[in-house]
Amino acid sequence: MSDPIRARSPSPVRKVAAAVKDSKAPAITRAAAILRLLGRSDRPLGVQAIAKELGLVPSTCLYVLRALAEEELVSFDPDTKRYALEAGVLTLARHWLRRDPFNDLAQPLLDRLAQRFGLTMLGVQAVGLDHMIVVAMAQSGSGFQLSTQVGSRFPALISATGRCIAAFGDYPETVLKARFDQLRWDDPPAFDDWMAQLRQTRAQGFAVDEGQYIAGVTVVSAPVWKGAGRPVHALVAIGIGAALGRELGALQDALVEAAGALSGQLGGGA
Amino acid sequence: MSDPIRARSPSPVRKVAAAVKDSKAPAITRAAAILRLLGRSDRPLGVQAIAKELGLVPSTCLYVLRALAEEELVSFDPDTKRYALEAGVLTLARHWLRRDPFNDLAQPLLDRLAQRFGLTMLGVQAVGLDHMIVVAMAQSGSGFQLSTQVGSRFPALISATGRCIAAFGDYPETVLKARFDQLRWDDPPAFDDWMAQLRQTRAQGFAVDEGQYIAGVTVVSAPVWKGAGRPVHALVAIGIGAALGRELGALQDALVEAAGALSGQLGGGA
DNA sequence: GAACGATGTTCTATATATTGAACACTCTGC
DNA sequence: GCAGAGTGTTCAATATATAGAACATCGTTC
Repeated sequence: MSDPIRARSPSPVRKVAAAVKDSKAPAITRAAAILRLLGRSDRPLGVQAIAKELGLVPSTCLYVLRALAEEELVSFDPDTKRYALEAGVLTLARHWLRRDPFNDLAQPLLDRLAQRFGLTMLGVQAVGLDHMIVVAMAQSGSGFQLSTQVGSRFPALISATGRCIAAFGDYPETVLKARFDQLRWDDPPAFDDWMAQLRQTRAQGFAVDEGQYIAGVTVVSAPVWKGAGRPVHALVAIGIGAALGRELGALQDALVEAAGALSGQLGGGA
Repeated sequence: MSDPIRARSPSPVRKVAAAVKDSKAPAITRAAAILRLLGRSDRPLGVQAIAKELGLVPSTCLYVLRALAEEELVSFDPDTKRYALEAGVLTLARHWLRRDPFNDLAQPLLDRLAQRFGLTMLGVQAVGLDHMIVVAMAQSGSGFQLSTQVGSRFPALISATGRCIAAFGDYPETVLKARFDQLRWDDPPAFDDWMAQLRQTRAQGFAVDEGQYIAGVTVVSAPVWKGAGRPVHALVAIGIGAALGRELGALQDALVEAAGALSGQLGGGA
């Protein structure tokens, strides 16, 4: 019987093994790998399955699992001897959300824009140049919608938001190029074109992606500053390109205005 | 200058130290303590502050933090050398939510009930007899509301939901007594009265708390079964007691019906 | 502007977490 | 009903993560 986890993730074994070696606190690297594995899996896993998948020693794996269970980050079913993610991770996430004023302040803005334009709005946070994470979402609730979930991850430089991150991040071109080459688009722009779009993004204060990341889908993104330096957040609008049509201009204006207001509240600003 | 963290949590040092000693993977215990500390704190913390607060050795603390930062569970600001929770915890939480069908299935029911009765509805999961966690929430959006957040924790046996957990959990009375004695109520019931209420809860299939946990607030809770054994989930309605009035009967019926339907979908049932 | 205090970081000996084999235990198939 | 494979778990030797002191670096104060 084929294992869906192994099928999906090419080789976590190598990665984990390498990371464990370098770290001065390898138990934590192992623990994180286990948490992620349990997150990917749609059913609870046993010690051996986890150890095999991650290339860990079963006994070590057991100790780590017990420690995680003690911390209520992992649940343990004594009958089946299977482990799964536990609700403790949710508590951590709640604290994280509460800690960052962006999340609270962005939500009402997203709600209003989603309602007004009848599309899906996201609040996004960049994590370096690796990826960005959806931290807030609002949907209009009527008609067909494109849907994501809070907590979803995307490559940092993809789509309209990626252009914002690149445009206002002041990164060396060589660094951008390296990341850019790893991106997957439905309709990939050439690097030179993309660099030109970055200049335009800087000039107009927002970025647009018309069907390049996902065919038929238009994404508009405006950066939000929390302080000086590069922006880490962005407000994002996602809609079916055809349905947007005439409203695109108004949406852009509204988005930039909202992002500007938010930057002001957060003490950021150009 | 007084430290808000120390003021709030009596002595994490002892707890962490004890837990670290027993564990076969102490790094994980430390890591979890750090994550929770960073969660509690409303500003980023430095190595020394964290180490002092938790009674850890600074160098060890540093290694743990670096490992956590590597896993993107903790963010590090190279300028200020401060650490804080990172968005990775949110990704874990998303996986946890997705993994449990209760969360997806409960939401529409909660939305409908919140709308119909104009109050706050919760989906709750019990974690043993220690505490329960809010995993889903719906609010009617009109008028004054009692508010909690997804991820919030409560003692397992408190209020109406606590009665459900105790009533259907089949725990020895001595165990219940020990936990019961630690609870804080606005208007604490006597243990014997409480035991009688458990019998009633078993008989009628739901529990009510009228101002005992929080003065003036009525809580109704109905258990949800995912399989055989004790229920781990519950649907909860929270409203201002006075405002509920006549509707209480209808609310109880609707809640029990929703919880029953949900149990059916989840493959549980009495 | 020098001395101080506090903070973050590196370094090395040692207590100990990890390993891998041995031990129970359950389930399966014959 | 018994062998066998698989699982979870314990146990003792050793590789290594950790503790504590030394070092580096910053911001403050006199």
